[in-house]
Amino acid sequence: MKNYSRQREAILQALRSTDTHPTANWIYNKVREQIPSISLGTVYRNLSALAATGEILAIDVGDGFEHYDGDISPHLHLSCRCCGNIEDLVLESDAFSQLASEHGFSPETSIYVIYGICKKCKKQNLNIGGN
Amino acid sequence: MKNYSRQREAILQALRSTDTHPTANWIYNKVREQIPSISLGTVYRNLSALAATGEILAIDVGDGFEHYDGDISPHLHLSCRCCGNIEDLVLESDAFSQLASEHGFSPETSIYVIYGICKKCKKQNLNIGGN
DNA sequence: ACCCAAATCAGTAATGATTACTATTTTATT
DNA sequence: AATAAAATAGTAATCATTACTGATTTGGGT
Repeated sequence: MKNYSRQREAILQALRSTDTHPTANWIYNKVREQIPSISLGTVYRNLSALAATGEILAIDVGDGFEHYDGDISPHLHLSCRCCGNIEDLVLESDAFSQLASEHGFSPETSIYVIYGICKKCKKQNLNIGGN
Repeated sequence: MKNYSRQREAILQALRSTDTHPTANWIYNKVREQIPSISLGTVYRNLSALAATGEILAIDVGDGFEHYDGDISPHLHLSCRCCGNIEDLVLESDAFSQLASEHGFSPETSIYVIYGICKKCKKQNLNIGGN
């Protein structure tokens, strides 16, 4: 399961170079610094391929863009409805996957998204209509 | 926070009449049995409005369609990569939201999706490349 | 090193779920 | 009933993503 093409390597590196959860277009622009001739289609195709093999994670937070995550360990995504930032929170153990297993489901990947207001926005009282 | 229009009521009822996680188009066809003249745009607009107020849940499993859920209690969505079905699993307590709280994040909604193979597909050995 | 078949590429066109728009109808209030 | 605000049906536009095509690159066998 080696990554053959220079383009795929660059895409994977670009994704792993950040702790944000970039979109295909962000990665496209990032990789273009290194390979100016790369095509957006190539980025999409490789991201899909990498997600299919489980090397990366495709995570959808409902903003109309597919986001990608180089960290495939089960963790929480805290999505702020105010600033749009997605924060990671490491899990000691994935109790939910274990629960799913006990109910006959065979888990492969988990995507946990909690929507709300992040600490920073809360502090600035930027929360809209919230508690 | 009353639901004024007949269309919005019908949309909400259609969504609550099923334990599946339908798409906007499914709901559109369902409501058309009752209100044949309803517009797809109306369905989208009301689903967005209902999701914004938290009366329903918009859940994205990465198949290119937005899915909606009338059950807003925190629960697991077990998404089978084989048959595409989304199964619910009730949670006794939402430990993950509590964990997020402890880290300064103010949770409002949680969407937990576990991808894998469901019991039925597993039994039929329909799992592709799986364990 | 060279050849060849398979895989991947860049570039562009097509797709299709969702959103925006507009003129009309419905609703709530006085 | 009159008025203003909100919601509707129908249609057109948007735009992230996918499909397609001919050119290029890759890796294994000789």
